[in-house]
Amino acid sequence: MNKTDVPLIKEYRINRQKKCLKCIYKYAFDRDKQKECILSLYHNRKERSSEHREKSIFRGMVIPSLRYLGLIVGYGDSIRISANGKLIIESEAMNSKLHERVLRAVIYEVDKNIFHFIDFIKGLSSFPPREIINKLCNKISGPPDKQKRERIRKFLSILEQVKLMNHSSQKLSLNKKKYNQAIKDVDVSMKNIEDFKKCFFDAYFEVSKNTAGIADIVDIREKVSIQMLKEYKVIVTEDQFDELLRGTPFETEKYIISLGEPMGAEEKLFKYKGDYFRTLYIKTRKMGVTK
DNA sequence: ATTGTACTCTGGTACCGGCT
DNA sequence: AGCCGGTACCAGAGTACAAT
Repeated sequence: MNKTDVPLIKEYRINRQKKCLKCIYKYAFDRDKQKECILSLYHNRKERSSEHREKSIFRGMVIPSLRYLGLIVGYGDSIRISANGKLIIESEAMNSKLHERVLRAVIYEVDKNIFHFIDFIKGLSSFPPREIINKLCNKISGPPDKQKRERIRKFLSILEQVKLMNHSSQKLSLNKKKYNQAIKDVDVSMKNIEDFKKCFFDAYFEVSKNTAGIADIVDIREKVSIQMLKEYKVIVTEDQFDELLRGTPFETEKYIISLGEPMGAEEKLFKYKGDYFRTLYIKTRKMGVTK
């Protein structure tokens, strides 16, 4: 089994993450306001110079944590909430059960893409946390042991906070029920393709309205996931969006979808047949587009 | 020079098993 | 049961350095 490297999610408390995310959302593209809003969540104990707080809390802690979790995109002045981040914030205002499922789905995918803890833990029965940490410690490479353990602890805590894992009577174990639910929630074969297509075309036409038909896929993702959530109460994360889009025919007698390549290094590109794309263009062949 | 990441350090708490 | 020392945890603060 090849060893992987895992990042440190320094701000690992989900409630705090959500508050920070709201700051990012509220003040999109305004770095100073975002910073001010986030720093206000951390009560200064000994009135450190604000420069230091900026460095260690905002820049050194909150931003990297949210980025690793895929909840924000962009750098510098263009930091903003991602579709997954928005899914979390929007669902919170809707219904707590749905919100919990969204959190689990998003975190489950972070684990699937980066940490790979769940697959490992799935095979084990319940263990004291320390044993699990030791086992995981051998699985990952990179920094000194102490650091590795800290990283493992923090992500395990996140898994626990979203209830993918149980922590009872000194033992850690996978929460099978919630886990199975998460699997279902991220399974694209459970989604209604027609609903997705309708959302997709609606989002495309809205996003490309003023841009000569060219739409950023990042923007469509966001619109579609929020639309699916609000209208159909269905969870479509960014990963799922991509999978659903890949499963959609790109050429029919009604329309042709073509993809545009990125100009530089960019985040959250859409992977299609081995290449990465940033924009999308739809040419319709007949009057209107049916769903 | 600014921004982002990796890592270390710190002073305080919480929790542990063993000893008397 | 009460204390004792060790270890882990906590919430940042700070530093070094890489990337752009």
